[in-house]
Amino acid sequence: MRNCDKRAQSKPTFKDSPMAPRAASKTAESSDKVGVICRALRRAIIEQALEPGAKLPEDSLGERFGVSRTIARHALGQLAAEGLVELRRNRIAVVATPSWQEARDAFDIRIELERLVVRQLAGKLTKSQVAELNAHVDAEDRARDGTDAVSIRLATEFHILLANMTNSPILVRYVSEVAYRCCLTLSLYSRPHSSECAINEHRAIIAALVKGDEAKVMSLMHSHLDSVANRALVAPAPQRGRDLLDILAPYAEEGEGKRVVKLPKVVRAR
Amino acid sequence: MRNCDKRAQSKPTFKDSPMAPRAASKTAESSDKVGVICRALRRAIIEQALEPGAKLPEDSLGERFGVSRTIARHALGQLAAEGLVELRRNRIAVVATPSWQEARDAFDIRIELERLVVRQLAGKLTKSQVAELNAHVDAEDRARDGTDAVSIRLATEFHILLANMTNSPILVRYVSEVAYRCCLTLSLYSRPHSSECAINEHRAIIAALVKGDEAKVMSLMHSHLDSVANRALVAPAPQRGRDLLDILAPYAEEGEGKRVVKLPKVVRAR
DNA sequence: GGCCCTCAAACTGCATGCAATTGAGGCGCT
DNA sequence: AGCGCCTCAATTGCATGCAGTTTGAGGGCC
Repeated sequence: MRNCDKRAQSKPTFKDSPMAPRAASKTAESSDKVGVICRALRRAIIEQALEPGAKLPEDSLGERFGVSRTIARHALGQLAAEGLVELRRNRIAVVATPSWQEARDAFDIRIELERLVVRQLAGKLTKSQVAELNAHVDAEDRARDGTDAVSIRLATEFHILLANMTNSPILVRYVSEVAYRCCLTLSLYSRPHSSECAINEHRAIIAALVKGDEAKVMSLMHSHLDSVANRALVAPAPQRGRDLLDILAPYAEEGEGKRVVKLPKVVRAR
Repeated sequence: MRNCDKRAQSKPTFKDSPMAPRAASKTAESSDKVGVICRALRRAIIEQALEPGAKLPEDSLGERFGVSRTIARHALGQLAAEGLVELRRNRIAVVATPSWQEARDAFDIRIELERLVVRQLAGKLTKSQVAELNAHVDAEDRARDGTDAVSIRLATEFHILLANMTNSPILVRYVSEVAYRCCLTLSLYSRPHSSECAINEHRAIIAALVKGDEAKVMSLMHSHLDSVANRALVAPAPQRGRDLLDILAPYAEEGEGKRVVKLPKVVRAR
């Protein structure tokens, strides 16, 4: 029961990532302790050390990070606001388990946001920024031999790195959030880890950005994300050992096969 | 010094708004107490009872809402995550004061998100949904005689109501957040309250939605939001009595009139 | 008169303690 | 053996208390 926290931190890579400065400038988490926990948990989730549904008891967290429950609780609140964690009253917090439809929605939003990113960036990158991007993709390349976890994280961080270059804190925040959510999704629905997020597509995007072709880079980004989504979300088949009640939920109701009409929250809340 | 909280709640309209059910289904705030505070403060901010820069001391808040600082603090954390509140370590929290550039960025994002909303909704609204929308716009109409505060709130809530109809929690969340931020912005930069958010444009959007013309409704929404933004953000002229240090900031630096290159955080953080 | 220094009040950061809720195992009953 | 009830450990919800930091106001000094 209190196993999850161990994996949360003691796992592998816990030193600063190239992304670290980003998070530091963010919203509420600059308060240090809370921020540390948030970043660690995000990282653990993104690297799939923490699977969807994993329990996150406040005191285990606090103990693990050397803070009181109060702080751990606050951190969980932040992560819940980002949609990475589910908080049910009087119940242990768990890593969020987005439904298939939510996953699809997240990708739709992500596509729009990231199109905005590259639109703003097209032709406006400095030399050092281009170098930074290339270095990152090189790192992705190198990580192909390593664990999937690192690959996934690097792929996601590429997109966040891009967003960062817009210098728009709001855009950075939303892109990061939605990217994390998509990551979470991937770990739920794309078992064989089909992706690697297509390193070549990343390179193509950089090239188009440098060239300054707005339309081109927007469509590249669009199809890139679309293919990532499709590789993962081909069919709404969330058959995964856990939480069989969720699996059964669709069969409890009969009608409404429509796309927009999602099954009412009630069913899942049961 | 402890005046802000009084206005936060004792002011006017504190009963449930037609939006209330939305917020209840949201992220972490279902924990009741925290949620109540968040909603109240959001409301106060959106109705400009709380101006940007207004102080929000934890204990005043707690006292006012009959909870301990712990809870007030948690609520502030949530609002900070949404960008409505600024949290500086060891300092009193204040209502956020977005820079002109941030405001512009927020509107850009909002445009994309709301285009997505109407794209998903075009031609798919049920009769009762259309009725609900019309009723809301009627309410906006009626509120023209009332205070600006209510008009602004209703105008914003129209957009949130639309987002709600997509049944995509993520989209709802982002649209709400960014709409609130834009509202905040409006209260900063558009003094004479030039807008009313164009009730007729709202009607036009509903009509196009019913007709199901995707392209049309997307462009309508785009120009609608664009005009709202432009009415407010014509010039980066944040001359407002408060915080004259912020006003002086641009004059402290000489160069960099570029658009993407924003003045580094340092200047404002001073 | 203006400036700086000092100090106390105000406020935040955080831990801890207590009450309430949950859910899981154990016990008895059938 | 199966079923349900009951009790208790685990856990959350929340308030309070203490320590450290910021603020701003008064007083002394130039």
